[in-house]
Amino acid sequence: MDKRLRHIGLLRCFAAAAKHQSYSDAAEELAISQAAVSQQIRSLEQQLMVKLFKRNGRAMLLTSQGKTLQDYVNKAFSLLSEGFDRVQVEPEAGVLNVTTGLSFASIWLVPRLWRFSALHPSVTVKVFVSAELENVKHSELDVAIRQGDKIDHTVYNELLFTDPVFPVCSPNLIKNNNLSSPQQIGCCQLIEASGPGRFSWQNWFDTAGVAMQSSQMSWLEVSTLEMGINAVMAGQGICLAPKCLVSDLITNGLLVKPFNINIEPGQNFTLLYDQDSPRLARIQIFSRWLKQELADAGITKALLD
Amino acid sequence: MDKRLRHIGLLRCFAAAAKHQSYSDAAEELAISQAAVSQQIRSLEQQLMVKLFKRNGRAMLLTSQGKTLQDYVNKAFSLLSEGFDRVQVEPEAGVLNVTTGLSFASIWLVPRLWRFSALHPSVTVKVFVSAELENVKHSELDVAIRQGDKIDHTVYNELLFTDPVFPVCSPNLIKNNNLSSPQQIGCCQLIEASGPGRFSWQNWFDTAGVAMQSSQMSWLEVSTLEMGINAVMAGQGICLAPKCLVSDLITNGLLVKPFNINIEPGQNFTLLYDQDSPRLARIQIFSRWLKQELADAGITKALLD
DNA sequence: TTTTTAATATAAGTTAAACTTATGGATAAA
DNA sequence: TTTATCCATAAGTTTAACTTATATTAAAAA
Repeated sequence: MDKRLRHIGLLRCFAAAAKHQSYSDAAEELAISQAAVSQQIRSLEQQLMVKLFKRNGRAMLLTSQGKTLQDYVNKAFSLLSEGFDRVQVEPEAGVLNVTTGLSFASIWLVPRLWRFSALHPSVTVKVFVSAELENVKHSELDVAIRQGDKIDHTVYNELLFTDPVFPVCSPNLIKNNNLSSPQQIGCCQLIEASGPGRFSWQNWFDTAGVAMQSSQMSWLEVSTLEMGINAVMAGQGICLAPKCLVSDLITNGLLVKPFNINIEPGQNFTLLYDQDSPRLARIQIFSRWLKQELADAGITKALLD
Repeated sequence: MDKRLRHIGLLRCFAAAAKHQSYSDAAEELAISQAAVSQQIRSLEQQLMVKLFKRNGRAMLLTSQGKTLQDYVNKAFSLLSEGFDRVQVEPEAGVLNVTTGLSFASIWLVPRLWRFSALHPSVTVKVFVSAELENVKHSELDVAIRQGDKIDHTVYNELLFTDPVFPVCSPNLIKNNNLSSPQQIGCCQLIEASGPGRFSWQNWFDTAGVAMQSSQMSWLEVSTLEMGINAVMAGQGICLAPKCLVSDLITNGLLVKPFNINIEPGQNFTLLYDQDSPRLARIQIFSRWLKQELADAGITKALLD
C-alpha cells in the first residue's frame, strides 16, 4: 500500500480549504478551528513536499499543483461517499440523537416522547439539551429543535411554528391584585428568563402601549424559562413565555394569560437536520411524528391567537 | 463535506484487511499490530453501522457489503496515489534516510560518506543503525543495507555482494603463537560477535576440516562485530569477520588473515528500497554511488578470494 | 484424541496526531 | 491612521491510534 496514504486524514482539510480558498471558511465548514486547518495543511505540504497554497494578501490561492491534487481528491472523496451510500442506509430502527433547549425539552418534548416510543418502539430517542445551536452535520447529533432566529445554512432548516409570546401569571395573583388593565402590570414582580430566544419585556410594553418605568418595577431574573414558569405558578409574579410551553398549564387552570397582547414577532421554533445523514429514514419518522404532535396540540406554523 | 469522511483514516486498515482477508497479514503489510487492525475495523464497522467481515474459523471473509466497499476504496486510493504522483516527484536534492547495521555503518559506510557528500552536496544522508531489517516502505527510512539472508518481499531487494567470512587476528598473535596450521586455532581465544548475520565458528571448523572441541577452547562473546574487531586488533584473539569490514585493516597491516579458508556460503549484503518512493531519484543516486564505491574497493557480487 | 499453533477480540495503558487557545504578523478596509 | 480580518505559530489539551498482555476459538500437528 502506498505509504503516502498514511496521511490521508489531512486531505479533508485540504479539500475544504481548496474549495473555499480560505482556511477560516474551511474551518467553519469542518467545525474546527482555523489554526487546526493551518497546521494540517502545513503538515500535508511537508509530507508531500509540495506547495499547495500561495498567500495572496489574506487569501490562500491554490498553486497549480494544489489544483491538480484538488481534482483527484474530490473525485476520490466522491467515490468514497458513493461507496458508503452503497453499503449503508441505516434502517428505520436504531438510535436518534435530538438536541434542543432545556425548557422545550423538559416542558414539551420529553413529556410527549412516550407517545413516540409507543408508535415507533424500534427507534431510541436520546435527548441532548444545549443552550446553543448545535451542529447536526458535524457531530453525532441528528436533529435539532431550536428556538430563536439563528439558522444553520449547511443543513436543512424547517420552521415548525412561530409561537406567540405573552405574559402569564397565576390565577391567585390576578385575584389578589385586582389585575384588570395592562397599566397595572408594572405593580407586579416581572420575571425575566435568560436562555435561548430570550424575550424582551420592553417589547411587550411597546406593543401594549404602556410606558415601562424600570426603576419603579420589581425584577426577578432567572436562568431558564422553566424556572420562571415555576415561580409564576407559585404565585410569584408575571413571566413572558411562548405559548407552547404554557398552553397545557393554562388549559389546566394553573396559569392565566391576563391580557390578550402578544409580542410581535413571536418566537420561531425550527427543525434542523442533515439531509445527507445515513439516519435520514429515522429522522423523517421523528420529524413526521413531531409535526403531528404539534398539529394535535393546535400549534401550527404561524399561530396568532 | 460528507461527515462520514471524518473516519477516512480507518480505511487504510480496511483496504489491507480486505486484500488479505486476514487481520494479521494486514497488520504486517501496514507495519502495525494485529490488535490495532482489529480495533480499527471494529471502529469503522461501528461508524458505518455495517458489518464488513464475517469470521470463518481463523479467516475474516468479506461480507458482500465489505466487497462493495473494497471496490470503491481501492478505486479511491488509486486516484489519490495518482494525484500524489502528479504533484510530487521529489527532486534529487533533499534528505535521504539510510538504515544499516552498526558495524557496517561505522566501519565501512560512514567513513566513506564524505565522498558521497562531495559528489552530491545537495543530498543529505542520515544514517540510522538498527540490528533488524527495517521496513523501508512504511517508515520514513528510504534505503536499507542489510547483512544476512532476510529479505522483504514488499520492496525492491538487490544483492550487493556476497562477502567471504574468515578468521582475522593481529600479526603479533601469529608471531607469539607460531600459528601455522588450522589445527592450532583452537589454542587461541575465539571471539564470537552477536548481531545481524552472525557467523558460526562451527561452520568454519567444518570447512577447514578441523574438529572443534568447544569445552577445551577459550571463548569471548561480544555484542557487535566492531567490538570483536577492536579486541582482535588489540591482540586478544581471533574473530570471524566479513571481508568488507576488515579489508582496509588487512591492507594496512593491522590485521592478518592467517588461513585462506572461508565460511561457505559467505555473507550477503542486500540493498532494499521502495520503488514507489517519491524519493526514488535520490535513492538511485545513492544506490549508484554505493555500487561504485564497492567496485572501487574491489567488492563485487560474488567475490571469492 | 490431545496438544500446540495460529488467528482474532478485548482491556488497559501509552504515544502520537489532531485539536484548542492565545498571540503575533500582515494585509485589507474603514 | 485605526480597525478588522485572515493566516501562522507556540504551547497546551484532548482524542485517536497505537501497543502489550491476555483470553478465546479454530485449525493443525503430534
